[in-house]
This record gives sequence, structure tokens and C-alpha cells, in this order.
Amino acid sequence: MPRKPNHDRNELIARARDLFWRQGWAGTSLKDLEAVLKMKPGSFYAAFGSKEALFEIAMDKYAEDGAGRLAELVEAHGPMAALKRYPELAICREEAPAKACMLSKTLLELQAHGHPLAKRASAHLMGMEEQFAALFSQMQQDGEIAATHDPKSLARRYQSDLLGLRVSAEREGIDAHAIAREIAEGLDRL
Amino acid sequence: MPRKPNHDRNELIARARDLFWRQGWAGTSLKDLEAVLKMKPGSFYAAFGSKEALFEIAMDKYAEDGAGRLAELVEAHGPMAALKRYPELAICREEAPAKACMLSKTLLELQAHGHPLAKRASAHLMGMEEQFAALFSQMQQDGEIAATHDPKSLARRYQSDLLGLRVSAEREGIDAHAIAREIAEGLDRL
DNA sequence: TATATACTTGAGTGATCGCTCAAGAAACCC
DNA sequence: GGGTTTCTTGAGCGATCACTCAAGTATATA
Repeated sequence: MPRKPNHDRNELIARARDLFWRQGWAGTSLKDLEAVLKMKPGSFYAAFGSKEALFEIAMDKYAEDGAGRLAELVEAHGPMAALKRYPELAICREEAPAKACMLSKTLLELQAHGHPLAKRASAHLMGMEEQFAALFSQMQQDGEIAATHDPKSLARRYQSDLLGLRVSAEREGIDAHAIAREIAEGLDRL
Repeated sequence: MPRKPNHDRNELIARARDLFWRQGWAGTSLKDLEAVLKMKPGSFYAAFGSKEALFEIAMDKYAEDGAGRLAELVEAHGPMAALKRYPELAICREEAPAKACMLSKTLLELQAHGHPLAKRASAHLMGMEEQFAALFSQMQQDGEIAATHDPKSLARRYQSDLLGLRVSAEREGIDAHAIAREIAEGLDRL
């Protein structure tokens, strides 16, 4: 009996994610979303409920895709090579709407108001860090790095370096690839 | 003939800077500013012209004060010790309205819209980096670090580490002091 | 004290914000 | 084709946005 939607929901979420990623929470109006998604307000709210609900879905997709890309990298090249390649990969993608991390952007923008989306961004960052820690841990078991380090500390520092790199990559006149290279080389000293 | 202003302009700018620093550009409404500055709209616009103009002044003050604190540190302890202490100092101040850097927050929030304030934040970041580069350069002349490094590259990396640290410090459940310590220790390897 | 000159006040401007909802259009079942 | 159901449409809601301005108040000089 029903009529099927005109749009592919997954594609809509991806487009919304890119817009939010680029422009942030307050920087993205419903008019912007309507234009990019080619939806009128009524359809938009029927499909997603609210701007905040869509942002949450979009951010979840962002985190999921990022974790997936890292997992693929590990699958293909092992933990060490994956962590060495990841920084460059994070800033080189031409199709990405921004160099900086959507999670950190969201955290910095909304943290002060205690916004739920900031808490969720924070949780996703912690999830990434656990993924990093697991890789460092595995590298220790494989004897690739010294067993004296605390995997969680290594992950914390790696995450921090990554966040710094991706803020730097947003600046003009900065050779972020050089920083990415240095982060990768830093892993050799472990 | 004239009546003198009720408020100290410098103090007003400091309070505005703290509010903008914490809440960002879009996150700070004129109502917020009126409350913190205890000014009605008329006075506000007579004194500062616009929200954007005040933000610019506030950000300039932020950059100036930051540069001043580093200069004092250098004066007191020399370049190496200053750069080793600066990361911890950047995140430990209790009275600071946020751990993250106001310049990076502004850059990330407004860059996508090509906002003039983002360009100005970027310029200030570059100014900081030049200050760092000058210190690394001086350390080479003093024989404190190897002469083989490029001071500008060192400064770029140090700045990136600092930005990452200060984003990390904004997260909950992260021991940022440990990261600050690691950044300081990293300078020993030069 | 009279006058001139800032500075302060706050109601109110148009624009934009996120969002609602009644009505119309399209796709399915029988 | 008729009836049902879902999706789409877009005018318009109240709230808030950054901002204005005419009127009022306080402080200076004369």
C-alpha cells in the first residue's frame, strides 16, 4: 500500500554527515540541509525527527566508517603499518569535507553548553582510542614494540598527535604531510 | 564636558574574550555578552561596534597575552625550559575558561564559511609558530639542540603537539598532564 | 546654575532560526 | 479503478538572532 521514499536514506545520511563535518553544528542551518538533501522541511522531519537526531546519526556513521577504514588497514598490512599509514590517510583524502576530525570539532563547539552531542563525540573519541590501544597491545604481543610501554598511554598520545595533526591540516600554509610523516616515524622509536 | 564610561574597557574585553573562548562564536549570543558585560545593547554597540568587532579585539588580546606568557617564561628560564614548561602551563590554569586554544576553536568553527575571523585566527597561530621557531633557532645557536634540525619544522611539530594536547585536555577521562609531560620529554631527544 | 556632551537605556527592527501541519501527490492492495 | 497508506509539499509558526535609535541620565565646562 505504501509509497516508497524518493531518496536512499544511507546516501542522505552521508551527505548530511559531510555538511555537518564541514560546517559544524551551528554553522549548518536547516536551509543548508534542505538544499543538500533536496528535501522540504516536512519530509526532513518525517525522516529524521530533528536536526539534532540527524547530527547524531551522521556522527555515528562518521565514527563507524573511520573505525572501518582503520580495521581494513590492519587487515591488509598489520597493526604497525596501519598505525603508520593512518595519519597520512586521515588528511590526504580529497573527497573529505574537512581535514579536521568531526568528533573533535563537535566536542570543541558544543562542550561548553553541556550538549549531548559533545558527550557522544567524546565517547566516540574514547572508542577510537581503545581501538588504538588494542593495536599497540597486539604489537607488544607480536614483539614489534617494547613491552615496557603502557598500551593505553601509547594510544592516548597517538590520539593526541592525530588530533593535533588534523587541526594543523586545517590551517593554510602548513605542510601537514610532513607532520604525518613525523608521527609515523615516531612509532619506530617504541 | 563628557560623562565617563561606567566600565573599564580592558576588563570588558577580557570578560568577552573568556566568554568567546569558552562558548565559541555562534555559541555566544548578544544576550550572553550583555549579561557578562552588564551592558545594554545600545552601550554595547556604542563601545564595540559589533559582535564581530569585539570578537576580533578579544582574540587579539588572547594571542597577545599568550605570547606574553611565553616571553616571560623564556626571560625567566631560557628557551628550552620555557618550551618544556609551556604545554603543562597551557592546560593547567584553573581560571582559564577552556583548555583548548581559542585560536584553533575559532579556526575550526569558522573556516568552512571563509569567515574573516578564521583567517585572523590562522594568522595568530602562524605568529605563535614563528615565536616557537625563533626559540628553537636560538637553542641551536646556544648548542642546546642539534643544528641539523630545521627550526621551522620543529616549531610546526611543536605547535601541532600543543594543539593536540589542548584538544585532548578538553576531553573527559584523559590525563592531559601525562601528554604534556611526554611532549616536554620529547624535546630532550633533539 | 545653565548648557553641552557623552554615555546608558530598553523597546523594537527585520531576518533567520528550528520546526509544524494540513493538504496534495504517488504507489501499493483489492 | 477505488481505497488506503505513505511520502512530499510549502506556507507559516513562535522564538531568537544581531542590531538600531530616540529618549533619558549623568558629568563635565562656563
